[in-house]
Amino acid sequence: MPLKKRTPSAADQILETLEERGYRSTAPRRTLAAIIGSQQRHFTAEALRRQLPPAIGRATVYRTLKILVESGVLCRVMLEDGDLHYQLSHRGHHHHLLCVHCGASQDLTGCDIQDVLTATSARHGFELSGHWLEVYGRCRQCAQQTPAAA
Amino acid sequence: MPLKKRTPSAADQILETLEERGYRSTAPRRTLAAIIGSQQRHFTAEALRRQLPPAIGRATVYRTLKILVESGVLCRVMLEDGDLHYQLSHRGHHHHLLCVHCGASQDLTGCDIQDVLTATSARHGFELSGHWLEVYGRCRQCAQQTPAAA
DNA sequence: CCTAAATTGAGACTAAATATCACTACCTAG
DNA sequence: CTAGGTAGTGATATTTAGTCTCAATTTAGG
Repeated sequence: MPLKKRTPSAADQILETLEERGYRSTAPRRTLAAIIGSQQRHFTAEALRRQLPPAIGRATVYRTLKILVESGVLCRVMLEDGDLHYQLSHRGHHHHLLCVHCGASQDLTGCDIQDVLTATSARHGFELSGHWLEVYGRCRQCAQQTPAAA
Repeated sequence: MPLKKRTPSAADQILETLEERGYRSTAPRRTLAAIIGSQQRHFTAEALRRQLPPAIGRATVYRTLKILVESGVLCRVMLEDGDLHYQLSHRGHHHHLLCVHCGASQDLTGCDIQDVLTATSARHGFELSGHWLEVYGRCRQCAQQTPAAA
């Protein structure tokens, strides 16, 4: 893989992925990519839509989000209250550490849950096919700002 | 803890919990408790409502479900497709093995995920406060009936 | 440039859940 | 055993989140 000139923006990377997958480059998708690339936090479909020019239809937003999740660009995050959010995905299968205070999220790496689960499931006679894990807590910063809040 | 006379039905236990918490015993709640106690699988709010006499209003169903979750009688289960279901809760904090084939669910016990997560989170500077885990797969029966289906 | 095929967006529609509020039934103090 | 304050109820309207349809538009490629 040859080096890219400059660090490509998140938006560029999104568009690139779409093209690789045979999707056309359209004006709405470019706008979407720019806005999604600028998100600092996980977001809902509707929150995203509110940041978009109203000319972009609801259907397009949802369609594009679906494509992006399928393409691995975005991943879905389930908040504690059951709200479904999206955020840029950096890896394949991974989990999130979600700060319930500021909304920041970190990828959870170096976690071999899969092994634990496979073993435990087997004990129950279960044939594991997948799992969904979200971890909630407070990030370093928030923990320091409000020590022992609970 | 003194032995109860007879094994109290699930419905009775539900009503008992509500009374302990200061909720009144009303006709709609008795009906709800009976139907919920008779569920063999996890269920959605709407599926539950369909089994109820139409005289019981939507609001009552949702209100009661919320109370029951808060009281620890029910727990919420997130299906792979994002559907929120409910089921009787037998323990405190626990997870579910959900059979994607027949819909059965087992409580996942003997799983010390908590420890793994605490350690891993700490490495990220996170102060863990909770997590949500659902495990999908096929139960013993379904795995035998359709071997190596994937 | 031309054209087939992909994409779009308005808007109708669905489903799940919440909010409102007048009414009802529970339960206890008298 | 009755009265009456309050918790609870349910009809209905509303919100939220998302899907579907389809005519019109845009794109990519020759």
